Amino acid sequence: MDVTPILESLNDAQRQAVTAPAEPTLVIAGAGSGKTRVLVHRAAWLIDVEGLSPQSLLAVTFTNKAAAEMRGRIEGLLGMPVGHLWIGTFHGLAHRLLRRHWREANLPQNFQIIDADDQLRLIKRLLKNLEIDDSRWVPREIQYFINAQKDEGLRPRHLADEGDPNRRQMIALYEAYEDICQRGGLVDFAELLLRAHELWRDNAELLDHYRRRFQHLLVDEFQDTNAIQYAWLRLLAGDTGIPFVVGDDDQSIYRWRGARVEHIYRFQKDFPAATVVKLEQNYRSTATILNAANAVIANNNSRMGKNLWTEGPEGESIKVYAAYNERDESDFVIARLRDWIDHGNVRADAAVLYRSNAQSRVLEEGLINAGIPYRVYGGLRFFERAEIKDALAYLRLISHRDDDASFERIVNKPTRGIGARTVEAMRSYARANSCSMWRAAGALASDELAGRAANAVLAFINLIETMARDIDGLSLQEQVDHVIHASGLIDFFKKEKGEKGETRIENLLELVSAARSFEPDPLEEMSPLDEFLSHAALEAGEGQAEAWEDCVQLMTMHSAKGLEFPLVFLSGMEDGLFPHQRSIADPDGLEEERRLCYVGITRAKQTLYVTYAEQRRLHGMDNFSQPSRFIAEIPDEYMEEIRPRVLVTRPMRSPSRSSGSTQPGAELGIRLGQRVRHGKFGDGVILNCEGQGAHARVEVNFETAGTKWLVLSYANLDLM
DNA sequence: TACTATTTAATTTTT
DNA sequence: TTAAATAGTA
Repeated sequence: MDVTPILESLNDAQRQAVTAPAEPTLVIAGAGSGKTRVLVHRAAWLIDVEGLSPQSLLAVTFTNKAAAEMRGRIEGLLGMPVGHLWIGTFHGLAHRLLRRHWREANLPQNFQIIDADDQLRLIKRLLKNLEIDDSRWVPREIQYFINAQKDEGLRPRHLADEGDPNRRQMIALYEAYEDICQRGGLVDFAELLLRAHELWRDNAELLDHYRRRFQHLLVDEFQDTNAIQYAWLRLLAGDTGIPFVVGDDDQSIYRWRGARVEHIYRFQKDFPAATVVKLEQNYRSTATILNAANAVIANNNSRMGKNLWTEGPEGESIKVYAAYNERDESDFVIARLRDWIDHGNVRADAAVLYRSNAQSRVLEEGLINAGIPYRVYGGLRFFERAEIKDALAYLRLISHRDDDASFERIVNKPTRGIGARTVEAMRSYARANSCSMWRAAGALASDELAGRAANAVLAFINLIETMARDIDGLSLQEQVDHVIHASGLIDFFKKEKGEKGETRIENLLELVSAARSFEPDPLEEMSPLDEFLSHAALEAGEGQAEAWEDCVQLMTMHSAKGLEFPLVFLSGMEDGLFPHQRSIADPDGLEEERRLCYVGITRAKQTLYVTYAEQRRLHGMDNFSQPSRFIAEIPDEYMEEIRPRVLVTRPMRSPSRSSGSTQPGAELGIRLGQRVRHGKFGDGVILNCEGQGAHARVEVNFETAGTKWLVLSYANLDLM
């Protein structure tokens, strides 16, 4: 057996991990240390060298993208397809199990997956039904509560109210929510995991079967596992399964979503014989960047401890820029991007990172003005768009009449005369008879409802039944195509004025082509339509996937995890923004922010800029802020301060205050000796000036108020 | 039922 | 500031 292809190109630590004996192994993999590579090579090693069947491996990731990449790379390394190798996300694998064993899991065969948006709607409806005040019981908080419990593996019956009426109500709502889901055959994301866990826990034979099958469990991003995911893995491993987990405690940034770094320590307790391998050699960044990252993260107390190093060059120092305000910050970033592009670099190699999405706005305005193409990560994904969800709701209702979430979504969309009163009547009927909305609609239409409403409801029932009949036997693509037309959705959006309606229709047509290229699994018992619906829920598709144009990348530091760029800007590095105000007081929260900063720094391969604004407009108010404490944690020797060039007695552009395009005719000359008028300070004479653009400041000698330095962009001076 | 005024709140996000 | 949700009006 020639093991060269699997082992060459690996460093000692990587090789140690890849060739580790068949025992529990924990790999602590620093940023850029070849984490995925180790996982991929481990799988190839087990199959190719240890001679294991691909069937006996289970590989788990958090995102579909990571799963697809891992599969591709393993197949590339082995030089053969490994169809029977189970690689997927926790949710994807759980889903697979539940589809296979729906009976044991106490689910209807055609259960539907609901996303966070559906879940929230369901909760809102539940509150309405129970006539509970949704300002006192905020739907979002209830949703958070329910998901948090499920993430911990807790059912309502496991929870005690602890004498707290607030909590008692929450638990009651959790229970009511569960009833609705169970009745409608609806499964939310957390439920997938919880059910899959219970499925094994309560079915010794099943568990035994899977334990026998999966001897090796490969887990990516282990620091991001939540309690139920860990429990699921632990259960599957039993005493015989061999977990090989890879993670980085310093990159744990999803605690608020239930992720627990502690699982790394727990792992060592649960598997005392585990081999621990640390990957500290970094292949991404310059030594300067790594040193800075190491120094920052060293301020955290709870960590396993590791130090990134590189054989590569020292690299350039980290540039820090103190801007006057967010506008100036954006101007600075854009000027640097201009340089970068003008030097023949690829725009897509540059990324501007920020802590919160709202910060992209100023940058976007600037980039548009400068004519630099960019792409903002995040935002609505394809299958999350309203019109797509509408179409899917029709399909779901056709496939599963008791799906109340879908029913409510489209019962009056397009408007067909089924108003709030009628829907309300159906709800109360459904509640009183504990049946679905669909049944309620049928019952009410035949007796209780008034003529007009009854007709409308009958027409709706008829519409769904007719569509169900008409699409029977059609291909998936034809089914989708038929439904978007027959439902009236296309006509509905046609009437919507402006570009919006057009885009919606384009998206609906795109849904048809998504259905065309969808390949159902022939082994699956589900109908292709149900399979497609599950796929849509489980894989929301690309975000703003602007064609393949070469664009500057804008994203939050969270979404930058796992990516790398030659040129990186960390913007908005101010206390209150980053670390975020809401995390500052809590030590654990602060440590998580610091890990996020560590993630941000380690995205940069060559050049890193850190920028902050001394004054920032937040929620319409100007705030003064201090540079982020994380900047102070970077040793001075790795940093270089960039100061604005000081230019005196040059005619300058008057800054444009208003947003949007550059103001034409804004080229007012400001010269020494120029008389000006200020709203508060009155008349005066310009004595001195410095800086450029939004930076520019002038010294004015006011007749009554004395001499003052003013930032031109804020002073709003009138020339006299 | 659709449009408009008013109120309210404002991290991070994959599945 | 602004975006979304709600309440009120035509």
